[in-house]
Amino acid sequence: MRRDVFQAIADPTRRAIISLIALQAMTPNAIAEHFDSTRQAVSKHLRILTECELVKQEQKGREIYYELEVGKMIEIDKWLEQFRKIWEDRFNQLDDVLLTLKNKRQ
Amino acid sequence: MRRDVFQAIADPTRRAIISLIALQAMTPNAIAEHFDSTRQAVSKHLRILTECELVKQEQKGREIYYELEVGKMIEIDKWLEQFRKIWEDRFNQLDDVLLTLKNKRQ
DNA sequence: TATTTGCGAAACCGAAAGGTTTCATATATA
DNA sequence: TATATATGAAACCTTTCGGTTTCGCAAATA
Repeated sequence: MRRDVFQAIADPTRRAIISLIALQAMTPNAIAEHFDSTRQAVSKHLRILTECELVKQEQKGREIYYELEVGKMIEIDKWLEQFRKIWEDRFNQLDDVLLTLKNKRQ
Repeated sequence: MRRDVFQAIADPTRRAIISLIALQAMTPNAIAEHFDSTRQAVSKHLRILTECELVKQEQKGREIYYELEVGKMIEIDKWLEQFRKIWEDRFNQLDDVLLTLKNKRQ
């Protein structure tokens, strides 16, 4: 069973859960109220999010609060890094072109 | 059939393809040489990437060069924005704590 | 203590994913 | 023109996904 951050954020419900608990830790029941699907379905999503460490649990009596591990999101950011370079290079190249044009004009 | 950037980058092979053609546009055959699976499998991935506009085609005779639409990656970056705020706030809070400690010491 | 509440786990189901093999088609090339 | 090459599409198969219903268990509460 593959279980990484990219697969975790592929599902729109899971992305919504992530955004939701980013604001404050919540119990499965509280989270489920925001969606059409059952608590158990949400529970499954939470299991997946937990497995790839995007979320951590905090037990309080019989309630379990799920909290976002925001640091884990950096993994996605890291992967984007390689492309960020490209799209910045693209701007730099544009700058070069503009500069060349300017110099030629002189 | 859901087809968005997040679903597209969920598959590790697709991520590898993206990284590969980020360097230079390539034909399906050339891409497939980098993987164990068949050309047809790669072709399917390319179709998915094309559908969500992460990739564009450029026909040259009977060859088709696939090129990364690097700008589309910004969508992921945008989604990350909300969390970037949180993890920066966290650093700021840490700064506040350190500042308070420093002031108390004086 | 009996009952309610909050939760995860298991069994099940239809749909989608990712792969392969086979085929059709268009463009090079001998 | 006949053949080789580059490619996408279709049919098919197995595994995974996302959901539900049913169940069991522990903690709160009447």
